[in-house]
Amino acid sequence: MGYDFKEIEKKWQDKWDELKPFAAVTGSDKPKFYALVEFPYPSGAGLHVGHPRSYTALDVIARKQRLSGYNVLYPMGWDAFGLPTENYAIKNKIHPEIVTRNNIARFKSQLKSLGLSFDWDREINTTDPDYFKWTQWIFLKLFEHGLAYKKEMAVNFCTSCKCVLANEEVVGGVCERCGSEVIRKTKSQWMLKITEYAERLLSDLDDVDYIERVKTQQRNWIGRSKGAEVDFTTTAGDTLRIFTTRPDTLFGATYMVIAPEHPLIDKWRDKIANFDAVAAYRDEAAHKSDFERTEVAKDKTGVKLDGVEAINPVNGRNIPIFISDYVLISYGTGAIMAVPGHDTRDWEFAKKFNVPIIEVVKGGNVEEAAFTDCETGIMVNSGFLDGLPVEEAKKKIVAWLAEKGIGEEKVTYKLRDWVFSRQRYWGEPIPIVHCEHCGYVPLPVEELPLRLPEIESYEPSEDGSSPLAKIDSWVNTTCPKCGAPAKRETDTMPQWAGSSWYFLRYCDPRNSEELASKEALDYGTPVDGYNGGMEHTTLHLLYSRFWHKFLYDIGVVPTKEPYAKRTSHGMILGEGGEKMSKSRGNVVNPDDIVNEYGADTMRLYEMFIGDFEKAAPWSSQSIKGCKRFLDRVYALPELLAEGEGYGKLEKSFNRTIKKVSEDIMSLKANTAIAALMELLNEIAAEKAITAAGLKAFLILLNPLAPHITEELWEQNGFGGYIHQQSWPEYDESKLADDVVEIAVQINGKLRGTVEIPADASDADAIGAAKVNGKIAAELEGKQIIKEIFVKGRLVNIVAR
RNA sequence: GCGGAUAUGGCGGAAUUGGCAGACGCGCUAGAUUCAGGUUCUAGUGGGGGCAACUUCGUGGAGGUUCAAGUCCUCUUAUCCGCACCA
Repeated sequence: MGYDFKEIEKKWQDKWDELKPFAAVTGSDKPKFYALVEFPYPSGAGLHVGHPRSYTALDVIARKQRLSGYNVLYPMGWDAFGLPTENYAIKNKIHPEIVTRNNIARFKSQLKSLGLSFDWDREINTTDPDYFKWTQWIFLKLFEHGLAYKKEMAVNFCTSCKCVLANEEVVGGVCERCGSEVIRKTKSQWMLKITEYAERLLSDLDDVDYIERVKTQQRNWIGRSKGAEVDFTTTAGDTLRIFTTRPDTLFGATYMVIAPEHPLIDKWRDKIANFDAVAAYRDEAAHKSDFERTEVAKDKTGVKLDGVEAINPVNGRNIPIFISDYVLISYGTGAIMAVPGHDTRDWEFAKKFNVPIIEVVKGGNVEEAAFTDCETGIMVNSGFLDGLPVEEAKKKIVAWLAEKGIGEEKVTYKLRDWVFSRQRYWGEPIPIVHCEHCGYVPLPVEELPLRLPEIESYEPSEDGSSPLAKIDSWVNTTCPKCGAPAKRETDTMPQWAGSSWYFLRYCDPRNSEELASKEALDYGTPVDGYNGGMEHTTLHLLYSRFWHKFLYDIGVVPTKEPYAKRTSHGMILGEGGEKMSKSRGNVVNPDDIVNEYGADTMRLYEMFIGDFEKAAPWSSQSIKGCKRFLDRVYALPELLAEGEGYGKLEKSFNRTIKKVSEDIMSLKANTAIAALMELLNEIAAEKAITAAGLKAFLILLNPLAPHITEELWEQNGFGGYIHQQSWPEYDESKLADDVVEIAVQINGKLRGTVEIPADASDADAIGAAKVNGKIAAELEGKQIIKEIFVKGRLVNIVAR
């Protein structure tokens, strides 16, 4: 057996190209459904088998929704700016634009070979000036609203890419992309104030349908902590402000710690007797990369400031001040009050530096270990807080601080502002001009897009500035405001920029007046189903939610949140269960699979491979089962027989329609396929299928295996195309059996089965069970204690 | 260290959410077709016992709740992922 999938798939892919049946209709009066998958970075390696898992899953939904009467938008595009292309360009002396074009061509033909129903008329590309014009426009709007600013700051600098990285791009102390060492460097950077949106990014998660682990990761990343800021006076006269989540333990604060970068250190230079030691420690900390700084986490280090002490406001006691790199300048106020009795880090430090430890919450043994349980516990050694439970003590001390004017309740976040500059060529130029008289001046909107200049070499310079800085003719310009000579910003935007709003552009991709028209956005947004990898949960997802909220605030988009629903697929692993990688040599190329088995088999297998959300190993054996199934489907018309409706399989068809409809929408195509396989087995056993049955079967299978079903539809002369048909409906009344087989248990153990009418009463069912020969024998001479009947399931008789 | 998830046959995985564990597929065994291999078809396939009807054990491990536990609770082990001195 077997069918000529090569010919059939080519035929239908050409047909779809010609007829464009999957184009979303502008101005349709049908209800809309917006299905979205993360657009790929068109790398030189071509499509990976992981890509189609996500794309097929949403393609199945998109096709099913079209058949169910929706005007479906299922678009695709290219997130094409970025380092690998640029590095390839540097190495091979080819313009990144050409590299990008070639890679896109390859990706596109690969995607087409899978029969994905993308609306190719809406294809977008982040490197297209007509697209990035609007990325730049959004940046100017952010700038106009004070959300983009320039800041001199220590940044992560990749020694190999010669490039500044966002915190999120540093993984385990090394560059996320190339794995090289990351050091700290001070540079003037464009920043975006995502922190201004922290609270909304957190609380609005309640209104969206994201899978729980995505929400959890976003919450952790935003990292909201409620506590208080408290002012400590010092013997130097200056006030030292700290942040704490445990203001209730203020009486237990026996020392202070400030970050090595804290500005007061320099101010106190003359008062610190051991300034040399302090400065040495500070230099040491500055030279450590973030990685080293966190790597030595176990052993606490620090230097005590001689000559300056702080005064604990609750009891007037003088307490020492240390500098230590376990306190981070970037979080809170860069200074803490240390309560060794009730904080593990403070406890370790106090033990090492012989600082007194005071117990202020009862319940542990602070000489043995810090007692950190803050839920329960009663305050001790804490003056006016004594005897209060922790929660009440917090309220009381905050009120006391407020009254004295030396502190207040405060919420802080781990989330930091977004470092938005890259010293690279292949990115969107930042449309800002620096004028000596006017400062940073935005380019007038009419001058957008600001294109990249043609250059000879794409290498960043050794000092870490962008290759654009070398192009004098581009850099030197005039100030849009005063006309004086001025210089262009030479940094470009990070790759995250173009992907932060792309889903909006799909609604109206060729608009040259706006990023998308109001009507298009009103109709198209929000995205109804967005699927992507877990690796984008904290970066892309958060950044695009931030931009969307900003665009909502300035009246550009109609919804607060961009994505109504977010799901995430598991990785496809190599045959042995490890990650697929070139170095392991276990990479499966989708082209090979399509060649050997066909796109429909490939699609079916990727959907059948397992739980969509979990990682699953590829199996070159298992895929054969999917091919066999399609071969059997291809032979199905041989069984065509006369008959009304679904013939003898009325019930099975109705059940399968229900199951497949539900499973597809909840991304459980694996069990939908299993249901179709079961139905096929039943048809085969019956050796007959009615015309209506064949039609329904093909439509149910169509979203999963579109080519073969189009072909069979046509071959059997069912009229029109299968993609024009309506999704079959099931009849609720035909789902249930008249007679059901239920289990009979005695003392919870299965002892037999009995057939009873589906609507049998308790008494009838139990009666039927008892007269069953085997059951009766078992019950012989026993006393019945309890009888349980679960409708349609079982009877359980408890007997002794 | 903190947070999250997962654990079911030889393998990938199902299980209406507390109700007949192992659907569906792979693999394997036997038979048929074939010169042979492949394909296809038929039957079987969690472990132990039995010729058999049947019986007993069984969802990482140990307890518990319940008429009934893969599913709920407590403890525990292993693996994966995320964050990592966040005061």
